[in-house]
Amino acid sequence: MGRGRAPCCAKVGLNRGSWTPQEDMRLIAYIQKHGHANWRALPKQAGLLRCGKSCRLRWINYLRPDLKRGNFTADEEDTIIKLHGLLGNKWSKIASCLPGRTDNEIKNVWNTHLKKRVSQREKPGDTKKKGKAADASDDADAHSPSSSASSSTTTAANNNNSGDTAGEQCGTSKEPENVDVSFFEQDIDISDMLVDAPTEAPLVAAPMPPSPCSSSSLTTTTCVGAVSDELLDLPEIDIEPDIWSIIDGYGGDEPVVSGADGDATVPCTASPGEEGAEWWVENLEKELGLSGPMDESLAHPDPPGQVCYPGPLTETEGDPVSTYFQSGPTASPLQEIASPAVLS
DNA sequence: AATGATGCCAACCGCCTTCAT
DNA sequence: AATGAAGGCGGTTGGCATCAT
Repeated sequence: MGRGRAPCCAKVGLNRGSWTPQEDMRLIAYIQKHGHANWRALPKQAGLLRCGKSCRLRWINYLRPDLKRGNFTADEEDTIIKLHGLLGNKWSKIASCLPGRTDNEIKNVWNTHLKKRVSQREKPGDTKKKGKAADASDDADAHSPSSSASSSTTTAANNNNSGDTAGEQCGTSKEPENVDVSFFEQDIDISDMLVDAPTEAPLVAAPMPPSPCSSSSLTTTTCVGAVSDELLDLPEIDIEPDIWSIIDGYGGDEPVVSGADGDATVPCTASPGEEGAEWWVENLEKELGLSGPMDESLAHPDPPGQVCYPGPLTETEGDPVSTYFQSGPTASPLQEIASPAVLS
């Protein structure tokens, strides 16, 4: 109470648009070391000219180590379709049932692929305009009152408070008429999907409906870090290219590892100071070469045309960050970004 | 080969909810 | 209980990539 309000995203002087590799590196380095207990303070402490929201989004949607990358599997797509039928555009809830996938990603997949697929299933005889025109019209549908599936769900989702239930949401919207109802009426025990929360551990004792699934795999794991008010004194870093594939490995081929609590294991889950966390941090620092010396002469600007960043990620090689560093294994953009001069 | 149309996706915006004081 | 800060969510948009003509 009573403090002057400082807008979350004071836009003055902040960077916008695509993230540069340097910014990514800085964000990763900071979060791996200190966690993200306070998004608003994070950019300042990490020396990023971004608003906290932007950092959060970037981390959640792109940089998190437990992100599963690559195309959606058929199973995942089916799951999305089913869950969308029940939940509507509750992307975060849907995402919580798909470890390693983000709400944004799911939303995009739905809007670009699945929506069409579902509507085609719904009306197989309906000759839609072919190709891109059809897609455009789909998009237009989403905004038109007489729209089909997506617009209905959109409306429903928009008008529903977050506390709604899946059933209610489906029931209150016109959505079912746009999706293959029978599809959803098969013996899918959606509750299993929605409540895959650990049986032994009550998910949350929060007043709000808990995230359908163990949500921390997608919602940010609050990493309690001893975050000072001062700018982070990032160490000079000499990163091995492989570290990014190692980090990626947390999501990797395997579905995100479920810990005892059923959550995706996020390295920074443990608070710094705990043994496990320390081990992790130390290990990571080693991998990152955080404790190693730096070769300043190897710092380099982005190789023109080489860094398509961000871009589609495939395993190790496709990882843009890896790619970025593979151009010069010992090159260290972090060196630049972590230098005190820049940090101040 | 050039140009325009469309697809895709990362990022932004604004609102809502929750938490802290 | 009231107020404000911060986080979270869903919708939308901008820009690049790809495809079709």
